[in-house]
Amino acid sequence: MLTIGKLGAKAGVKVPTIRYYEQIGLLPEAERSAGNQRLYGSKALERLAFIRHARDLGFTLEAIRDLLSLSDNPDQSCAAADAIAKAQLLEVENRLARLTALKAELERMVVQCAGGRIADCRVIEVLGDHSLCATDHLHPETEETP
Amino acid sequence: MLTIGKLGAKAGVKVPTIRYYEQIGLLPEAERSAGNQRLYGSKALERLAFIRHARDLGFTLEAIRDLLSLSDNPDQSCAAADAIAKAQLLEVENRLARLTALKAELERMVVQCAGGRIADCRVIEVLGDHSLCATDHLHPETEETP
DNA sequence: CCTTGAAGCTATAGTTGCTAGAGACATTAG
DNA sequence: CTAATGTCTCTAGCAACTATAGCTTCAAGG
Ligand SMILES: [Zn+2]
Ligand SMILES: [Zn+2]
Ligand SMILES: [Zn+2]
Ligand SMILES: [Zn+2]
Repeated sequence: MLTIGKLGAKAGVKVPTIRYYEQIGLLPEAERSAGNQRLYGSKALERLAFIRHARDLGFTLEAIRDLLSLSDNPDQSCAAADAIAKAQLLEVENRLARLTALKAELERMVVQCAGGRIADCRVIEVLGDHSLCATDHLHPETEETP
Repeated sequence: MLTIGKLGAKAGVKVPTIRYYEQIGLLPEAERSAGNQRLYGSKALERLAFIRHARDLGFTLEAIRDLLSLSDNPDQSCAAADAIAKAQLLEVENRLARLTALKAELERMVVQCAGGRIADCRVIEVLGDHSLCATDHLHPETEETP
């Protein structure tokens, strides 16, 4: 049985984060020692590692909640899990496209500045006027399709 | 003179966001009409467009605050502004690298799943075990160097 | 056995960048 | 003039934690 500190160290998750996950129901309520301290077994470690890994891959806690409940009944079809992963892939691809445009625009800005006074600074100038940009680099929320 | 709604429409910023920017001191307190409604001139529009554009390029409000105060005295050197832009570029490059790794990993997961039961789902399996991943795709906060 | 320090407990508030709602006042179109 | 928008302030909420305060429990050393 692990204390919360040891569990956090093994899973690479900070202690308050573990308590937070329990609070929002992502982890079940832990067993308690005689002195009211949380105790965890290997199942909890696996579950926490799953959460941590999914977070590292950018899944939201809501998606992780669904993935966990799917993984809790292993005989069902995995179509729902695959759909969540595919949605996450799409999301990542969108952000990637956007970030790529941002990077190009920031590079242009930085390179074009000759480094004199603010009045002549290309960085300030471009920030004030999007028509000086080469790409669209739209804000994502601007392009919703309801 | 523009009302807050017109200003928002021209700058592509929602009305509550404008009030929020004023509240946190990013925009100066607006003039008021006889009936206590905010009124804006072209200077406010420029400033708001600057903020919006910088946000679209991923700058934080803190960075934008600094950029605005720099752009308010045009005779200074632009080194500080350029430094902020370069830092932002670095940040974007880091996120880009991370997202690229994520995308590769998600693609692997999705492609490898044959689509049967949860018990055999590659998505669930990989989420539970990072050693099945081909890349590191670390979480950024994990690699701090204090 | 006692003490000290680390680790754990709860509960609350703060972070970032907004967004949503309630309830009241202002403006404008018909 | 009335009805429909628009605007006002204030408060609370979102994700996903992080930090603080003030307490209790535990493990090790003397
Ligand atoms: Zn410059
Ligand atoms: Zn632009
Ligand atoms: Zn599958
Ligand atoms: Zn992995």
